[in-house]
Amino acid sequence: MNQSATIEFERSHCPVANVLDLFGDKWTLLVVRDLILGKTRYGEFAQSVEGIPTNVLADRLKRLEMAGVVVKKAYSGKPLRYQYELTEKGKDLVPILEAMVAWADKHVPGVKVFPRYSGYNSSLE
Amino acid sequence: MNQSATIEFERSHCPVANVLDLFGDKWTLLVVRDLILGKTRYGEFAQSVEGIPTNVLADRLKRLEMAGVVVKKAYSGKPLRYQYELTEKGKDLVPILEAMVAWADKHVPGVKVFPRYSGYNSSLE
DNA sequence: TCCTGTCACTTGCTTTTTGCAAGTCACATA
DNA sequence: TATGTGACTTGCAAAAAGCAAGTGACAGGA
Repeated sequence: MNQSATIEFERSHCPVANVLDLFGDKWTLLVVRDLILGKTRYGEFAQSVEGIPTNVLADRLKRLEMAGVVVKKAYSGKPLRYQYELTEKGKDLVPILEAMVAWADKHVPGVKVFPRYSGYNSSLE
Repeated sequence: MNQSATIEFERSHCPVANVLDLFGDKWTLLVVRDLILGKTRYGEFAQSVEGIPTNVLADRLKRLEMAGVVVKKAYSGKPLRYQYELTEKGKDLVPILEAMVAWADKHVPGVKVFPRYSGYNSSLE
């Protein structure tokens, strides 16, 4: 809805700052995690254990789409229904998530990696 | 100030969710970045280009300290002054930041990695 | 002694973002 | 006709962020 060029470098040219401008909140990377785990539909994201508020979910999906991290496709036409998929840009976030999993494994006792029910090439554990 | 055990697993046992509970906002990892780059003092963090509000900075340093990611030490006693340092737990965040830098390098055109003026073993580029 | 400055914050207040519950709309099924 | 499902939207209270200004301990200089 906005031209994407003007949104960039809101804060600085630092790569970390730019990643945080896109993903620096409590929910966005959890939606990405769900996509990596194989979830594709709004209702599936909404059902995840963390309990994302539905308005926040709708907002995050919109932002991820505008950022080119996911694509929204209709998978049914009669009752119009959508599904979301990671783009290559989105799949390239896997190493970030993996680094987080590694850190938590080492420093947050008791965490449990979720089983995945669809596969991307990288392992995420 | 609080017992740290009760704060954990606010949302789920997912490692990603737990990392986001600690670092899931626009500022915390920027402070960690500055620490990795060699900054140690409150005033130095406050001067970074992104312009973190001072109240937010004070809050983030407190949280990072409570999480065991940084330690606060007095480096002067006559005018009482403090400096902050990453613990091992904090230094272990470097791979997460590196993964972010790699993603931004590939997907956000024009980002520039900051030069570092003090060194940890990992490269961060 | 008085004045100015630095460092490390804190306070007050406005704006923005979250979180929660409920509502909507297009269809499907019984 | 009545109920249900999927994908959202709306309204509103509560929490967090952003901004400017203030504070307190001390240092150095006139």
